[in-house]
Amino acid sequence: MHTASEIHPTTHLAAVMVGRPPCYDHQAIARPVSKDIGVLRSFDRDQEIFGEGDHADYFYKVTSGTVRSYKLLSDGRRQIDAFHLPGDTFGLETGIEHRFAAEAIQDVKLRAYRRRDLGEMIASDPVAISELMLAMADSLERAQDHMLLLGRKCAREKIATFLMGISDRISNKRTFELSMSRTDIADHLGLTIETVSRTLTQLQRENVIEIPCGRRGIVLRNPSALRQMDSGDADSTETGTLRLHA
Amino acid sequence: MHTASEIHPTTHLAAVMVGRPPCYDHQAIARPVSKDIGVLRSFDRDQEIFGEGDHADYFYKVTSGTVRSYKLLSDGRRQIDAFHLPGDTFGLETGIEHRFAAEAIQDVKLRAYRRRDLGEMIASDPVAISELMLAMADSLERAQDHMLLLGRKCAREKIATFLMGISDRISNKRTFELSMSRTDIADHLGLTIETVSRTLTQLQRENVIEIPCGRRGIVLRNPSALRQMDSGDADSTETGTLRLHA
DNA sequence: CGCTTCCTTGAGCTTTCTCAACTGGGGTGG
DNA sequence: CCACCCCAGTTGAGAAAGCTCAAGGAAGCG
Repeated sequence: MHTASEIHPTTHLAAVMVGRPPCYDHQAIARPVSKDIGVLRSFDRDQEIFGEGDHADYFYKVTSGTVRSYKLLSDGRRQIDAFHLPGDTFGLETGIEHRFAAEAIQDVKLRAYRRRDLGEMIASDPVAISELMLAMADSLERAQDHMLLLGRKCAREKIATFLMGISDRISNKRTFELSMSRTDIADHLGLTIETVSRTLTQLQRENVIEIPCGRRGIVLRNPSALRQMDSGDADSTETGTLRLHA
Repeated sequence: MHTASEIHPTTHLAAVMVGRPPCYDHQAIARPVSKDIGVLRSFDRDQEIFGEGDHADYFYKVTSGTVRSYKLLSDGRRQIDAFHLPGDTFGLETGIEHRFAAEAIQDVKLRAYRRRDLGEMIASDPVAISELMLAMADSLERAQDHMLLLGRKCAREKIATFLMGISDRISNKRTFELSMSRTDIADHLGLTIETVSRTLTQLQRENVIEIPCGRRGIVLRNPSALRQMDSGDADSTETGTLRLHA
């Protein structure tokens, strides 16, 4: 139906790369990539979606639930690169193999896209490719922010940043549920489970957060205190703006 | 119904995303992106190329020298995301502003590409866009590996990984020069300068490396010991660390 | 030369980790 | 319906890795 000559497949991509976001809502939850070439798949809690080194035939978009993607060291130490929430795309590779593993944290529904259909998708749907570029750029942006966290923030700041980030992503309410365990949080933030637990308890004692009985819930009692203690980007805090804006 | 069978701008891109590397040498040092739309620019040691928050009008490809890109916290703590060596592309953004800063570590020559020429480049040179995709994917891959390092490796392992990585990238000889200071290394690995220094000294005492008088030089006396102590990826232990594409 | 900058080394300290015990909610089966 | 268990999380005490502060040394440079 789309005539490739009318809407050039690269037009959108060019727009994205040049910084003019195309006029669609790329944040729409669970919006299928392209024309629903994707196949719906379900995974149970703790089920592996793909392993490190697996042939990267598919990439995925989360419909519901939460996915963790991670790398391991030979002795079992784990680093969770990212949590993927509904609407997030993950598993995109340029190589043959997946360079990290992915597992369902909760029961998860995904849309799986066959990578070798990508050529077709690109030709038939100019939006698809820019969406993929944005997904990739988004991963990169998150990774860069996370490197700052891992390399240079203390436990308190890591937890604060994490809580604010999750809060921003899953709701804008002050109350929400963490879909991941303390162990997952620890492996994401480069801490131990004990340090995560102690830090959360400490924040609760200071009335910054509240952890209701269920232990997976979080109530932000003092979000601005949290935001302050994540000691943000030199650039994004008005107080610390020393950079020259050309 | 195929449209034109002339080289379609997205053909290469599709190939890349599907994992079939196009048949050009994208690692060629200082190979200009596209048809030399890029402008040669020089920067002195420690000169800023762009700052965090600057308008992202250009992206760059290193011709000679080394570039550091980094983020800051408001109190001055710094995390160096990556060192960019000749042949590396950096500064690609989908947003309006650069989300990190970049500085020349040594005297540096770059080719600067105006972002708004990208549409033209894509149309005129089908290789350009896949090259950019690969550059982006490469950044992401490095970032993911680096998160594992920052979050889960001890000082020794960090230094070992770093030395092997640099060695692989700049030469395959056992002797090479580090273009960056101890402070830069520390801010890249999430350590202090003292810990970097002590760890290097320790490795020298163990005859794993040698640090000639100039202090910027490195001789790998026992590379396999180094490789072993970087306690690699659970997955790539056998194969060693080889880039996946190409 | 004398100076500055970068690097090294040492001593003591802090944060986070490790190891271990304990708690409490949710499920299970008697 | 209750006793029990199991798991995830919490808490504590001691250990260790890495940090801070401070001083000393070597290279590069005018």
